[in-house]
Amino acid sequence: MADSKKYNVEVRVWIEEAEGAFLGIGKIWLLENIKKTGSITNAAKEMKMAYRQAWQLVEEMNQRAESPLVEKLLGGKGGGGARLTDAGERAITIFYEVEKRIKEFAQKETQNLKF
Amino acid sequence: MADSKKYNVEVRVWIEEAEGAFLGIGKIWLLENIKKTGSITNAAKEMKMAYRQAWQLVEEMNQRAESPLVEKLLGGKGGGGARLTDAGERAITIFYEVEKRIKEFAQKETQNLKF
DNA sequence: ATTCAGTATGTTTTAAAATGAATACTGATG
DNA sequence: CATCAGTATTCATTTTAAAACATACTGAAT
Repeated sequence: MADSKKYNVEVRVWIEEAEGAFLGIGKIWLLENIKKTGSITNAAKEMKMAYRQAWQLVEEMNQRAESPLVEKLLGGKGGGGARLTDAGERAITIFYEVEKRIKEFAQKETQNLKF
Repeated sequence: MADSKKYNVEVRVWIEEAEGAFLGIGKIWLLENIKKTGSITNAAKEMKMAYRQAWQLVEEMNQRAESPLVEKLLGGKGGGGARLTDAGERAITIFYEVEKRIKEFAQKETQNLKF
């Protein structure tokens, strides 16, 4: 006899640091888009997010990381831009690894929920 | 050489059903307070949440569960009240079990994060 | 020294969500 | 059959967060 409704577990993962939330999926998407587009402005457009907001997220990340995740280039040809540091690249990789392991575990451990 | 900053993983767990989010820690707290106080009104006060909001959460839960988690008593002595059904009691237990296992796994699997 | 596109920052608008207030309903009990 | 406290529901108000707007600032290139 099958249950009439299906339930499954969802999991949201993020990294905390002393001052609070440091890195979640939203900031990861932003990092990816900065990498892809070469600037905060274009990354923000891509994500349909206000530049101001994107810029603030970058500030937060950079200040809370041991070393900045995003390098910002001011002025010059093309007005400048932004690109990921090695730490930024690593952050993406690490985050997805951690997230994947936790989500897989969550699925595996929670079959046949009933409410 | 110790790292200058400590990072750790945080995890938010909730149960989804076809129509969307079904049961997270907020609704669990509400269930616990209904159990403790015997009414939605008093549970809401306890949590400093508007009665309206608490009532809506209860409705949502009851409709999305296979059988209601909260039994509401209308009128009568004391005006009525609300209490958990067996399904409601079980929901609390199951949720915390699932949450605990996932959080423990998350901690265990993520020592020494560096950013 | 002017241009140019992106960064940096403050201010204002808008939109969404939560709250609060108000009102009717319910039914056991005296 | 009036009372009473909690449920049920609508509507106006407040709070909050997000987005939009506006305006300097930067520095390589021409």
